[in-house]
Amino acid sequence: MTFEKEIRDHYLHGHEKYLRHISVDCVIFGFHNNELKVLLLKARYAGRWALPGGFILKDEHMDLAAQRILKHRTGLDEIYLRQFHAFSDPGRSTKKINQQFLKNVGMKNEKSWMFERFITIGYSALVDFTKVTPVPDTISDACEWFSLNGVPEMILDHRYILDEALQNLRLQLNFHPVGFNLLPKKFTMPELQKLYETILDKKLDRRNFQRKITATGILKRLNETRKGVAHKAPFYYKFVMREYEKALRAGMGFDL
Amino acid sequence: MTFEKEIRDHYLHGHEKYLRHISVDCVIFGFHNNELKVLLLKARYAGRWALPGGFILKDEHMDLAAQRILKHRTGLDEIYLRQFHAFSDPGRSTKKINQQFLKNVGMKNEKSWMFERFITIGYSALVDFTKVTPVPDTISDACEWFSLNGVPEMILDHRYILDEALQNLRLQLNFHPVGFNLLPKKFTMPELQKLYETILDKKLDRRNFQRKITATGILKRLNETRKGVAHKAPFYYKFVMREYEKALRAGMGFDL
DNA sequence: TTTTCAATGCGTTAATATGACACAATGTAA
DNA sequence: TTACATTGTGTCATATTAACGCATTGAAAA
Repeated sequence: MTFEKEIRDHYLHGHEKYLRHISVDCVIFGFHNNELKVLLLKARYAGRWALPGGFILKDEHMDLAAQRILKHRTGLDEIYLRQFHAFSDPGRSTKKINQQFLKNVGMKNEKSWMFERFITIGYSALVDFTKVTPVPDTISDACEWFSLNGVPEMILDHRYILDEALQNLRLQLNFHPVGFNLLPKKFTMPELQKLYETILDKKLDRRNFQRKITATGILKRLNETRKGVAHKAPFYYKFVMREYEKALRAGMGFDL
Repeated sequence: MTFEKEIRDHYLHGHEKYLRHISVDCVIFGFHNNELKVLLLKARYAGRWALPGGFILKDEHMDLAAQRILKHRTGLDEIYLRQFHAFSDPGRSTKKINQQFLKNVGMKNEKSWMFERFITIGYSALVDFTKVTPVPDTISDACEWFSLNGVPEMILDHRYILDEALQNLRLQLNFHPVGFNLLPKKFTMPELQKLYETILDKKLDRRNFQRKITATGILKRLNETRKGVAHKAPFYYKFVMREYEKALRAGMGFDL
């Protein structure tokens, strides 16, 4: 099927496959070079950037839809993924955006479910940056990581959704150690601290940070240090899932 | 319009007015006699209890839809109301539930948007019990308050939604003073403490509780005491909205 | 009227957690 | 071999919290 035909089919018959009026948008966070990043798509139909999103199959759990979308974009499975808010402004519609695009794919004035109003459920994903190979889909020119202070203009309310996700992440970080999902399996204490400093946007005392984090018991120090740095080699740590879950149930609350 | 005709019309033409596949369900909490209560409807079509819910008008913000539903049930406006989760199990459908009911209103085997799968957005509402007069609607036999440990069997996943709302409320209470929304304008310190003890389900030290709560600065003590109790009369307090909002912005975090 | 008594308002103290900082140790590069 | 940036560990003053004491109050009982 050609690209044009595929798009036409999606616009004209997608509603036979997907639920109407509902979409899922993922804010995919990563951490690299001491910066928090988000993964964005450049949507062909708008010529602007957008959150990776999609629709829910008629017989699919929404969480699975989000997982599916994530898998397509990042190749990753089994990662931290969580809905954080539903966005329901009555004006949420791509009707105006894609007129020119539609002409290009041979759509005239046909009606389409895609022009209707959409309520979107925002999902927040935390991934290991080093494990991701961004994959654009058929209706996207590009798929790239952006630093949070270099985010381009985005379609619709996607910038707002992104900001809400970030705010939510900051809140979460105060009582769930979600930050680990953004790091590789092995990481050093300074790396973990940088992550927290970046997300919370404030400096933390190195020694007090270490004391508090280790006190939670969710870290295990490995008998291995990072080589190749021009100073004392830091230990690697790993994250002990079992203790983490125990801490979660007990209602961990650690201020930093 | 007769009741039967109204229902038929809703089943056959409701989708011209409302968004398909999406509903809103409200978990309305109140506090009375030292117990946390929820407001439930007895749905005629199921003969069982359900959360007060409804649908979203095609051009209506979802939050407004939730407000509208709440207003109908409680008569209240401008109360604490907040979405907390979207429930999206593919099996969420009332198709099986209401066969007998449909026969009674003269529906045979017509198709209806109401039989399709629904994703529902859960809203949590905190209201002043003393201000509410429960109002059943046309498709409900009754509208009543239930104590949390006396909740009857409910349709679909409504019990699960209720439990999630409660869990969410407990979390909220740890860093937002949302409890005030459950009390009358004037309340005593022991009342406030009972509220916290009930929701958090643990005993709190009376003196430490008072110290911490007053330290937040969101309370103002009135020059007025509760009369008619067989012991020392407690002071009334009121809740200072201005200070509350200031505390929220600053990121209040008070452990109890 | 007087006494009783449960509940309230206010205060004290010891244990614990937190923030701020000192210093020795380490591994690469000069 | 030395310099140096950075890490691991420890200390101490201060703030916060938990646990508890005691006098006060006002309706009910005597």
